[in-house]
Amino acid sequence: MGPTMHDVARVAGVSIKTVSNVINDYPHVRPGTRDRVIAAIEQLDYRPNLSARGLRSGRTGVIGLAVPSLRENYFAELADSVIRAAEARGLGVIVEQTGGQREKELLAVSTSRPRFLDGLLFSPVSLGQEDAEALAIDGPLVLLGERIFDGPTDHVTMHNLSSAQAAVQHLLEIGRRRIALVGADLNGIDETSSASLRLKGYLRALDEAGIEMDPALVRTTEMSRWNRAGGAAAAHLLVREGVEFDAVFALSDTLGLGVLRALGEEGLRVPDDVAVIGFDNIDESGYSVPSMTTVDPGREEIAVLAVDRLIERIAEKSADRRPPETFKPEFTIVRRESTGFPDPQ
Amino acid sequence: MGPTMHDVARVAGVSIKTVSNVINDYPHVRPGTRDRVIAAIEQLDYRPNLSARGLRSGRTGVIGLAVPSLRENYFAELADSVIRAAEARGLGVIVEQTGGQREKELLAVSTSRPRFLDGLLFSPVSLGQEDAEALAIDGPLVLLGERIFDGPTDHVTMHNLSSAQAAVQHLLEIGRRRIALVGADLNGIDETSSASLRLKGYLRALDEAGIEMDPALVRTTEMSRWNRAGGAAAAHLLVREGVEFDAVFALSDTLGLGVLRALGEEGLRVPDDVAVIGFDNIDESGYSVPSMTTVDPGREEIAVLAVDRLIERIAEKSADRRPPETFKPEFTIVRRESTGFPDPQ
DNA sequence: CGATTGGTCTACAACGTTGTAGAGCAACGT
DNA sequence: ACGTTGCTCTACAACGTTGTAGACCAATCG
Repeated sequence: MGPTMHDVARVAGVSIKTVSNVINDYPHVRPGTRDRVIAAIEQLDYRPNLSARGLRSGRTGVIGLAVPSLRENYFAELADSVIRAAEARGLGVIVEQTGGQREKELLAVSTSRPRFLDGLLFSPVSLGQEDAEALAIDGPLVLLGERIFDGPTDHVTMHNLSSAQAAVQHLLEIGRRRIALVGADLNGIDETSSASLRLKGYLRALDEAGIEMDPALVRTTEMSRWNRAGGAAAAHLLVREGVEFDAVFALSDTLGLGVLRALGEEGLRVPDDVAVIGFDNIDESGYSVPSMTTVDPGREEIAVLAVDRLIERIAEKSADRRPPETFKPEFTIVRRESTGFPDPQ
Repeated sequence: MGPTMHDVARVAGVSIKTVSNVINDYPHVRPGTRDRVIAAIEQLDYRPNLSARGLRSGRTGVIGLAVPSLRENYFAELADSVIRAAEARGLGVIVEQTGGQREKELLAVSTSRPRFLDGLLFSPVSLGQEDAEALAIDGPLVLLGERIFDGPTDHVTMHNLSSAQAAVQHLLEIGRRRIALVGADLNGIDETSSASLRLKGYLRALDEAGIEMDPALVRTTEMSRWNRAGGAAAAHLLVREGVEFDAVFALSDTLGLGVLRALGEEGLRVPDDVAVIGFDNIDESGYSVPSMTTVDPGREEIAVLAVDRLIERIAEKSADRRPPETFKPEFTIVRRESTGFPDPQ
């Protein structure tokens, strides 16, 4: 066990509280005293015990980040952004993986927080509107992307509908008319899921272009969630069923990368035979063959907004609670080879 | 602030210590008493304050994981494995990103640990043998992969040399003779780095096959660390310099994926013109076009071994410290399309 | 039957920190 | 000269938990 404030105080010849004051930048400490304390701290290599501080002050300086899985690139990159944003503000991040399972997601919000985390950033996948009240309890909570609840919680999400619409418009602009959608979720009638909103954007874009929706072009991904295998399977099916299509809107980049691979296996050229656009702008999409056009939902900004919002909520006195808010950064379409735009350089 | 043990004790009609005993499975508690306490805990939705427990017992139940970046797929997948292994053992994981920078790596080992983490899993990149003593201090520490120190620390690493040798042998077996290596690190004469060991494996395989090494085939990746851009740049250079080669051994999968992309751009077919093998077996390698043969260094096992080893070290009394050990799980070569093996299915 | 054992439970102190209250002192204004 | 102010610092208590010591009682043993 290392040195404590008592040790530092003894060496510096001051009271233990003065050491505390120096550490916490309490203004009324004479420069000389401060120097002596700092010298003692360095001499002893003193570092504060966060458990004790947490016990006394109620803050641990640690927040939680609950995501489905770090093996999904989007969430790995989101975690990267969140951790860097948090670190810049002096917070540590405990990462929890829910696997996208409802049970684990509920656990993450309740038990996971055994009076330890100052707050939680949570990216739910399986929870729906009906679980809104499960989120009402407990401390500071900010929900990230994916779904939208009407619950009493802050959201940092994305322009799911309008960006999906823009993605399809991009395909229309380059002359495609038979646009398949991969990754639809037709079981849940959950109006607020990313899948539903992006589907709605797809439909709206088609509608505005005067194109009728063909159910054969809207593909789900069965068991497999939004991963490469699901995208590949959906693309194979499209081809093997003989469905005519000249473009694919994949609801996530990993789906899109699976689609790219399957189209290659089927002997179709991208973008000549089929154009492909994804969603998320994960790093990988810039390096696939061909590189993939995608929707950048503003991940970095989502992370920063979310951390800042959480910090505000943590600092808030329970008295002057502001009403929950929703934030949506701007999205952009990143044009790459899979829709006929050569990479820069 | 939620209910405390005092509240539970009052409701259950016992002393606070009895509540503690129930929670910690102290054996000598009558079933009836135990039931009343458990009922009270559930009624109040009591959850222990980990700060207080940490203060009193010296354990927080949280370990640290310091990796270069979660944007590198290998480390995202490693983090996934570590977090799942830790969760199964009741530990939380705080993830820190060093960016591979020496300064931040040193910080991660020292300051990062302000008497809070029970232990640290650390995957160093920039630290070398000369920093071994910097790692001597502080609490339980287990080093992961990448580099090997002779310091007083446990290692869970991989068969860098022999697996690299096996990778090159695989290329030799399919008839390749002009085998390029991408990702060499020729600046540092650090004999213990992954790059050096894998280079040595490459050389040994060539030597055993009676092939002389051609310096033009051994490529560094300049500024960029082992990422796709570096692999792509190296492959472009190889082609444009007119170097003759029929295979590439990329020292990481991301490098290899960059190589795949660049070869495609240069109009070379994989594996017909050039066979490619990577290293790491990240998920992505199974889904590239073509899918990429690679070395699986046993990532999942590395994570489990490391967490278990750290837990042992945490439990250890400082008296009976066992000497540091090194663990290396078995590696395997995963054969895929980039060396002429069709994917299963 | 008295002494011993062992199971069950409690009171108390301590972990290292920070908030509160206030002491001591110099500088200032009247 | 004296009260007031404001800066600097200290003593003390408290955060919620667990280890230690021991009280109490029933069962067991000689």
